[in-house]
Amino acid sequence: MAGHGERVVLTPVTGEGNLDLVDALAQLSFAVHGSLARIAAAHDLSMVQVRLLGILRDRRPTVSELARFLELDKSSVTGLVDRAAGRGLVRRVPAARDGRSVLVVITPAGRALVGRAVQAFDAAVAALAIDLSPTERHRLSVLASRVVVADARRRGIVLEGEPEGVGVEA
Amino acid sequence: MAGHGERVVLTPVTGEGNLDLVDALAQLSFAVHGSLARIAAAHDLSMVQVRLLGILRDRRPTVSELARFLELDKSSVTGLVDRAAGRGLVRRVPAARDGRSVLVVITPAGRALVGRAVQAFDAAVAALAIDLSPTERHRLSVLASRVVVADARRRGIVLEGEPEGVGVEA
DNA sequence: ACATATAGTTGGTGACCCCAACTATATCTG
DNA sequence: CAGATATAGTTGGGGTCACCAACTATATGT
Repeated sequence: MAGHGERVVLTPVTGEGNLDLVDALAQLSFAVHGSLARIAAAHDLSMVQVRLLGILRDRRPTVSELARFLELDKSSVTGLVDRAAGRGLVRRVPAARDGRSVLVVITPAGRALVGRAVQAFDAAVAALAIDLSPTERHRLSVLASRVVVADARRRGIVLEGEPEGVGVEA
Repeated sequence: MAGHGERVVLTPVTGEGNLDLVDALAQLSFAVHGSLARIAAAHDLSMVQVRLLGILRDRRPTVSELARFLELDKSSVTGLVDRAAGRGLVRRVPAARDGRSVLVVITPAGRALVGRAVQAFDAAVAALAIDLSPTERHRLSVLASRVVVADARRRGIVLEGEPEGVGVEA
């Protein structure tokens, strides 16, 4: 596999021809990621902070759970939460069930901030695809979804709400 | 635009339905980016280091040019090059034309290392799309290319081979 | 020549990441 | 129940990476 020459374009896009799959995906990833990072920064947040707050919007996990979600060391999460808490974006709440655990909870301020950031994210990503026709956009989202879902499954990330087996079916 | 609810999936993928465009692209970006970062790490490199070496594979830019390519502050590039040079991956060469400039040059060791990393990148990204049919893969790369190229143009990144004044034109 | 622009480095600060070590609480044994 | 173990979270130490402001040195414009 991946036999093509070996020349992932790590440098900025120069021409306009079609990139091969690997290059195209790598580039697309950079474009999206960069776009999101810029927006996060504009909201005085890092990507991780946004991810953290994004998770907290509808969850109230422990530090360990956050570490798993974010694929970070627990100590990294401690620092992350420290800084966010210092800015009043999250709060630590002792867990009732387990005396060792701490629940991380988003504050109204945090919720408001991440809400704004996510809104801008939406706009930015949508803007990226502004040149595609509705049909193409749909096609792109379907293909991207396929890749993402397959990858998620492959990596065994399942989370809650086990859905029945529709989806990829292949 | 981007009026949809506002729910970029920042948390891991759970279900398997089709994500909307924004979510799909954001997720895809995370998947690719994460994959690349893991591989870089496996080669004892950071993403930036790989990008740096990737650029140096067929260029010999000054620090300032690197700063523009990488969208970093010049001082950041100094540090980056310092560390890479410390590991023998790059070398600083005084520029002949301009007494102030320094050319950054990749070493054989650096070339070998980035070569291996890029090869692994290729394999990893290709693996991501393993579930797509050849037709779908092609379609995806075409669409992704379109987005990437349009974005690059929009942001006015041109590099060498100065194209006439098309661009944003606004 | 004199001012100004540009190239690069340095120093300081901070976010973020990891690992190893440590405290405290749970849990699993005998 | 005691004692060993496991788990939750924090702390401390160290490294990368990023920025900004200040500084040196070389170029360039008038």
